[in-house]
Amino acid sequence: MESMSDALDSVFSALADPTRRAILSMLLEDDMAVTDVADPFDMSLAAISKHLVILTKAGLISQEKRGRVKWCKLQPDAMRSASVWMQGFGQFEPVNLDAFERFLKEELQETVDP
Amino acid sequence: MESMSDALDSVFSALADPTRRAILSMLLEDDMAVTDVADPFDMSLAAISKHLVILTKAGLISQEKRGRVKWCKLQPDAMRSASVWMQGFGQFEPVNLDAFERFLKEELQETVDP
DNA sequence: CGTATCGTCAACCATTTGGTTGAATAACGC
DNA sequence: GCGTTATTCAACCAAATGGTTGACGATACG
Repeated sequence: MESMSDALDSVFSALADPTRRAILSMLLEDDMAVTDVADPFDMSLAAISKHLVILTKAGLISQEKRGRVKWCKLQPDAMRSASVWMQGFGQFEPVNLDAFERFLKEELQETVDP
Repeated sequence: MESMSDALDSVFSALADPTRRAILSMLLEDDMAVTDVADPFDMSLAAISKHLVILTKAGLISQEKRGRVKWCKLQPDAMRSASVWMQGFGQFEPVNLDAFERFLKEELQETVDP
């Protein structure tokens, strides 16, 4: 069984990598096949496959195989415990979604198009 | 200059270690000297000192030297960007502070008293 | 002054991480 | 059936991480 602390470990360390954060941002749009996830990155498919395993183990995505294609789906609920943990350190401003979209776009640029 | 993505990298990877999360929880109570931070952990002072450097570089704490004692102070604002990033993936329930205190206590137990 | 305390530094070590390649497995399309 | 596409596996590698120890520089105390 996984302790609470282990869950925070795996979620925070999954989120600590810019490639993995970029993948999560992409999946915010829609579910994607592994190959399509890998496409914008300057990195082997095998490397992306490993990142997806890490995201899956952290519970941040799920993967379902249909035919020869494996679909990746965002599971944002896995962020809840981490989010709650952080919220305990302060009340952060209510989310400005417009600002957030600009933020995501910029981060995506930085990551896949350096 | 530090990009947004670098800031998220350093904050999330700082938070990915249970020892460092426990330190932050301790500092929620009050500012502390390095030696006192190190006290509950079964680990050398030098190791804790390194963790504190990582937390400082991430902006999550500040350190001020008065006399021969270096005081550590929580800087929860550094979590804001990371929190906002995560919030973008879903509206997580409003924080239940009682539950959060139980949560922290349990995590602290697991970490310093295994 | 001498000594004890606070904290960091430097060197070292084992393990983990993030990437690579090439081969292997599995499902499609002709 | 056969080539092609989708994905993972295995072996390997360099660099980063998290820890140790012992020496060291500063500050405080008696």
